[in-house]
Amino acid sequence: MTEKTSRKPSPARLRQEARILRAAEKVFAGKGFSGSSMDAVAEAAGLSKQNLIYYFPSKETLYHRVLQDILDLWMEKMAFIEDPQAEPAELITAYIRGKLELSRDYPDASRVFAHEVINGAPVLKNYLLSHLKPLFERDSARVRQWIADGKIDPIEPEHLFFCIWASTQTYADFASQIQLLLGKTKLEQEDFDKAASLLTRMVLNGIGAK
Amino acid sequence: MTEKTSRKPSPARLRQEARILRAAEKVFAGKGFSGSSMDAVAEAAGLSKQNLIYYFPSKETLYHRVLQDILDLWMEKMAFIEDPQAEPAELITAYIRGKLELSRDYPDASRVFAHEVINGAPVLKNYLLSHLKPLFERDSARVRQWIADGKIDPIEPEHLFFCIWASTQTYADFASQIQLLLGKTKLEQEDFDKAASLLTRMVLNGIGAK
DNA sequence: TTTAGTTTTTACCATACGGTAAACGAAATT
DNA sequence: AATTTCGTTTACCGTATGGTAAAAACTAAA
Repeated sequence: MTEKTSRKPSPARLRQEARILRAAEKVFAGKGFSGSSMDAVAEAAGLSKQNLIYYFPSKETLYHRVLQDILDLWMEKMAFIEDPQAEPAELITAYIRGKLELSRDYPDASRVFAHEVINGAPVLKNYLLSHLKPLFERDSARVRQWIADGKIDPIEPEHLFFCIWASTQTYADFASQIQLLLGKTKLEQEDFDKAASLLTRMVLNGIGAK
Repeated sequence: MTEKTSRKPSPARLRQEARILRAAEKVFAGKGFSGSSMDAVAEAAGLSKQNLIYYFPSKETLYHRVLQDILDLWMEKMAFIEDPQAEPAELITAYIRGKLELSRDYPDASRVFAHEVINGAPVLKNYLLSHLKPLFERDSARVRQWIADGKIDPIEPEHLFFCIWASTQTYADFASQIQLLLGKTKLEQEDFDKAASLLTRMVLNGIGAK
């Protein structure tokens, strides 16, 4: 039963697709889905638009693939590590560090995500509902348990997450503003260290942990 | 010396322009400059594209006016109130509340600003350098003075601002995600109160104020 | 009522866009 | 060597886009 479709993608093809996806991520990161053109992606990837269309038959397809790759990275770091033993302070410290590393290493991914959410998450909505929300509620419940156990002060877990997400992602999404105000051409490890230090300190003191 | 150009805009015209600017803000908030079309703005404002062009002769013109109106709102709340007497705790409390009110009352303005900054602030760059940076450095210096005076713990003032900005603006820019996760169709006053409470607590405890 | 000025509509236009069709060349399978 | 598959280029198409030109409709002062 030999099929005509989808035999086996050659390594060369996979490499080319990966190159295109990287280029597309960069383009979508700048102007979002509607603001980006296939021509722009093609140029960034170093091939013709028609050739790009050979690899990704439509802009929607391309965008969905970019988003999918981003989410694979993202979702993991959006949720706490599954370690029932871990104490609040260490868990949160690692969480903040992980999110900041994501902003440092994948700023374009963060910006594509930001574009999506800013205009109402038209594509991601269902995914966020089915995948992110359960994690979010599980982690919120865990924080509430900490409160019940007297390990931290009574605070609103949900808003704690919003604050941490915003403060860590801003180093990717708003990097241009931050660079401008710090007078730097790019953010350095030192900046991320300072951010981690301040944020961790604020959160831990704010919730009365440790 | 009667001139042919720019006599006096009639009240009706000013009203129409204001309506267009509101509509444009909403459209730009969703998809940014490149992703928005004049047709979309026209439809949102309830007139024809050609008629829209009569009021704003180009998309650039329109975008610049929208940004200008936003900045008039924005810059004020980005900086501390000019009160040399005020103690750190009360100043920061008021600052956070003010920024959150901005997110609550002008979410679209915040989102237009976010789009701009995410793709590198191509239009705003110079303005931010000449207007925001001085305020930012003045306020940072003031926080350093608090540290020198032993009023708060030694922290990095710059990153403190980044954290507050991100955490407050997220309630406008990422409202769709927050709503989704909270299971609400829109954010209510209660949510902003909780955000203000948690954020203020975290910042004040984090910097060791009061 | 005329007239000058202001809006709105109608008719276009060049370019950019996403996408199709097919020809063509390069590999690889037989 | 012949043939199939894969990759790339060339040519093209309908629509959307930002914008122009000018006629037509409306408004208000003389």
